[in-house]
Amino acid sequence: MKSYHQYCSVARALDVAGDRWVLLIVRELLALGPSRYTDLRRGLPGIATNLLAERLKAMEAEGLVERHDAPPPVSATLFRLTDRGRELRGVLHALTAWGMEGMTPGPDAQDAVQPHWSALAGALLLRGGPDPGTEVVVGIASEGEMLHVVLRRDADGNAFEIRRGAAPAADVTLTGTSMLVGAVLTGVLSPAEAVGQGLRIDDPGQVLPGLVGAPAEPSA
Amino acid sequence: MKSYHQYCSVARALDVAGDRWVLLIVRELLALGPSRYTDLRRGLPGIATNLLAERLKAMEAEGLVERHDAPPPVSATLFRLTDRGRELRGVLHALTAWGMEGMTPGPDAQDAVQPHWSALAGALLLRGGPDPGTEVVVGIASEGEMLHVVLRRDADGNAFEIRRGAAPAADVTLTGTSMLVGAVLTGVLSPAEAVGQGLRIDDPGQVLPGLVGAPAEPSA
DNA sequence: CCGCATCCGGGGCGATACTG
DNA sequence: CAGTATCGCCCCGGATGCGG
Repeated sequence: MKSYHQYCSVARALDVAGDRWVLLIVRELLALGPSRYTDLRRGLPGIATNLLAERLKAMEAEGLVERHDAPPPVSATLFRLTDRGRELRGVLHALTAWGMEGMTPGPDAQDAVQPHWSALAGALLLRGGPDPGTEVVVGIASEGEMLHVVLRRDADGNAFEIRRGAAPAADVTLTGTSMLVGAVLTGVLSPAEAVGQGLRIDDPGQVLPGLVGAPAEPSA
Repeated sequence: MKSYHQYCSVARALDVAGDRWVLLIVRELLALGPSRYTDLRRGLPGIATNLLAERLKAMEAEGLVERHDAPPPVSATLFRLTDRGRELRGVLHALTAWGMEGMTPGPDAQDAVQPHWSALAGALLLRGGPDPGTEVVVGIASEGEMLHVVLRRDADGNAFEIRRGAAPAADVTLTGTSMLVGAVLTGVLSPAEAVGQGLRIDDPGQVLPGLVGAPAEPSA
């Protein structure tokens, strides 16, 4: 799209990241890390293939993403966020929080549903988090798909990685609709409420309450 | 624009607020409060008049803005943010922070420059803030225009109001280009550096350092 | 004047088909 | 697997008109 031609921080940001699909491409790369073109298409249902190619080129020119070849034996081109692109996490965080309001009615008939979107929302909005120095793995089985989220304590907040596939060793496993998984991870529903609505929680170590509860801050 | 049809919090947010101009309209209303159609046009150079009308209608339907008649004697329709619209402040904050990176080169030849954009960026990114219970008024004379920012301590962070026109009683006055005003308010430049580059600061009470410096937090 | 509605040209977007 | 090519359509941008 065209520039707004306004010397304003918001307008400049939107000049770069305001085009259609761009922030959703960032969402995919932020959630799943370096991804192949085809994987991006999977996570962006509805995008036209020429648009994805064009956006990736534009984002590369803007310094948001970079392409590099995957190490052998799997020869493939991967797209990953640059540091500058990863700094859009704050924007994604704010959009995620604001958009949660409209999620409670559940998906429309036309809506695509992919669990890693809920996982990302959960990772970004998590009220608590793992204890410093430790790692928590959340397994998710949803929409006939499996993935796992590795949560870690970082210098500024929580770091996370979301991977497709089953977790080698999950501390807690959530089984149910993407809507329920998202609701409990983002704190919209308490674990008990979510279970009441059909979510299955396998949490032998009782780590989930510490993740979705209020952070244990010493102040106040 | 069309919906993404993805059951994802980010996509849902962009379905509502992702259309071109929408977040800039929110910027205007967040910065200057309830505004008339014509005032919005002033703050949104480049927008087509039919688009502004259409967007306002759509945003009203989405519950972001509401229209109401100004009290007599000045008969005019005012547009203002709803609570839901005002909650987009977090998104604007994140976009402002991210977009600051591209501001240092200064405005292009084609760029419109309006000081209240810098004032908003400053109000959102202010590192410090007024002491609790007090109010600070920052006068700004920039681009041949005058405005003032009233800063107040709020429950969660800083509250602010930006008004066009000179301040009745400014605690500190900044005179210079919008770029320099913005840079010092957002912490990109220290007051001393900004003065070195041509900004004039009238600050008899020495309140500016407390505004743009690190907040006086008891921790650490 | 203020708050739009209408008309028109160009281009970005969305879908499909096709290729190295 | 990773795109390019092509083609409508509709949205955006700019100008103008017009009622209150």
